[in-house]
Amino acid sequence: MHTAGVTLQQVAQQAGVSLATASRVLHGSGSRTVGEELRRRVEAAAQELRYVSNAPAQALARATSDVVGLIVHDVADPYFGAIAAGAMRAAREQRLMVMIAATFREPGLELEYLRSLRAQRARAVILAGSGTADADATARLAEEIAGFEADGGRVVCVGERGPDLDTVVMANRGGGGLAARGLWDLGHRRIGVVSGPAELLTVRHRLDGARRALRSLGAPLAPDAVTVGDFTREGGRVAAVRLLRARPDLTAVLVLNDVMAAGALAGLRDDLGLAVPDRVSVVGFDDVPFAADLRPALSTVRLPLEAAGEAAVRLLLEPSGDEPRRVALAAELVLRDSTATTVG
Amino acid sequence: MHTAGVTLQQVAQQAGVSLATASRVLHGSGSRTVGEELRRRVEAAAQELRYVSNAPAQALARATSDVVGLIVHDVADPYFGAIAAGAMRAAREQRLMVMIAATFREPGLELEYLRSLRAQRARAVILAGSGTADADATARLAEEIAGFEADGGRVVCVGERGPDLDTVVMANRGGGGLAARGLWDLGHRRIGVVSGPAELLTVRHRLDGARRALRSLGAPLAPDAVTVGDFTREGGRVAAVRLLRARPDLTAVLVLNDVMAAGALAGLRDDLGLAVPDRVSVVGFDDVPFAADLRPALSTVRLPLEAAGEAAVRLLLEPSGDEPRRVALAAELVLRDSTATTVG
DNA sequence: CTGTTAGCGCATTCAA
DNA sequence: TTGAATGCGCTAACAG
Repeated sequence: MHTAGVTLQQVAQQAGVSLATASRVLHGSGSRTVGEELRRRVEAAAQELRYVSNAPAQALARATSDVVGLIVHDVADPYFGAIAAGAMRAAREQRLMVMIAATFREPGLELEYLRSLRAQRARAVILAGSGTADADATARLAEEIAGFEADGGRVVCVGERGPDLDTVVMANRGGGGLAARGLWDLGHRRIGVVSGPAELLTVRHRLDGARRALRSLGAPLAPDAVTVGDFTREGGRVAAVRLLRARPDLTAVLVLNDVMAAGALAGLRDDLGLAVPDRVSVVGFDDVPFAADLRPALSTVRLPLEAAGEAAVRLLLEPSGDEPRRVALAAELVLRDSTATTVG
Repeated sequence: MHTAGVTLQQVAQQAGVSLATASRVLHGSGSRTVGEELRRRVEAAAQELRYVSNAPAQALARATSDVVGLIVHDVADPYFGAIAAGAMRAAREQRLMVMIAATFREPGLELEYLRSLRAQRARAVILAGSGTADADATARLAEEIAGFEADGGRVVCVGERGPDLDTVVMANRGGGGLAARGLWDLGHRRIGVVSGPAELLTVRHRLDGARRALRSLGAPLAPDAVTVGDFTREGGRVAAVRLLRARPDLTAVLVLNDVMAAGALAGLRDDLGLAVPDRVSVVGFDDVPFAADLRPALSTVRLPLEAAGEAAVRLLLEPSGDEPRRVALAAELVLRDSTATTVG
């Protein structure tokens, strides 16, 4: 394979210059330290021979590459799709290639892919999935990260993973609070939560934010007002139905991500026959693109997903300082049609 | 950067064996031609030193890599998200890394990324975006593809790009026909089409399929019953509104992708006040995940997106034969709530 | 400004 | 089965 490749050497020969000169012309970093004439000859030769540079060889010689890895749970999930889109847009401006790995939520895979990216000598890795509360997994990951950084690689997290990592944090707690207070302001006093898997830090923070807000409002979240489901549409449907069967008195429910909220909307309507927002108000989380197209249009906590992806790339380009860097991105409550006032 | 990396050489030394032996143990392709004792020693040394292999060096030495490129228009688009998810799942089984490049629909970028992937010595590239009817762009792309293949790389397309490329074709024409006939069977006789950009081959084929079906049914598509919009939600909204203002007599409209259909549904309802499906039936195309969550739930032509991604990866693993290979995937009409019978 | 030279880390002959 | 030697294509001193 890859036998017929034209080499820099051949280009140099054809142009009648040395290998070094050809390298300077074709890959030289801006500092144009090559004469006009030779430069032209090299470019002509490269053109004529259809030269394509060999990135692995460059990576080997330079001990660094133009690849950045992006590890997500699932590319088909709009949440990660948006983050990836932002990251790729920013990467393009820096002429970086993005290598995406999807763990499909298998915990071990994250580690495996990080290792793989490390083998690729990726310049940096963005960890976009939520961290988990599993201490063992976290420790092993931390070790791998340390190794990667020791080799000169950069690691940036989107979402909380640990205090000494550069990270882009979105206001999960803040967003949870925003949603709870929003519902409260609408008059709701019996509010429930459809949560995702408790190991996910993102979920914990969102729930925690809501919990605190409610407590400070004087209406602490009762244990049976919280139910847990898979972080999927189906998980949202099942959990929402379960919650409202157990607590039919609830007038509002906060669902901790939009994909689950889509399922919740379906479940409340089809399985339970409860009108949204007349009988129950629903608030989602993330504001993924399709949220506004659900009926009723989903009220939700908007997170700047694309911006987070961009910020992550920007962060990994800055030289890593002595202090871990953090970029905080705010959340915003978007009220659409799935929420209404209530008299209680 | 990447200075501290442990090398194979060091592992060999620590294990008291030669570089070659260490290489055979750690990277040898199955054929276990190394003695039990030495093997153990090498593995122990690698473990202890936390050795991570250097993929670029391997790529250079063996002149091939474990990277496959995937070029899409937009990762945030659920259509490509699904294809990417399928491809990544299949890639994982083969221990391949997927490098995704997003062109954001800029035509020139596709070429640039293909070139970049070629520079990476990617083992193969999957071209997932629709081809275009622009002869010049197509020719330049063909040239780049030929170069890539000449170097031993494999190229697989998802969607039609040319007769001599290995490709996974989804039934775009067939799906267009299915939709048209489905509407016809529901009693619709005045059917319109909201199309996407005419340069996209995918769009052409879908439209063509619908056109043919309608003609053979004895109700050829009138020129003013077809309108073109951007391949986005907003494009769908605007185009649908325009179409139904121009042809208020239409009782059904086929929208050539689901994202546009979401916009069309919104436009019909909010801008025009037309009830779907009572006044107008709407059929989308693709069956992306959120289609069933739109209200009314979108009737659409289902394409096996994930399967296409998987098929593409499988295709590029088979040795390329003398004849270009083609995998054909069928479409299926899914009737939900956005379509109804009509007497009109 | 340009050329010479010495590796980068690894796979792979070829001998032993 | 194992080891020594060679080169993959390129960059980065260094020397001129």
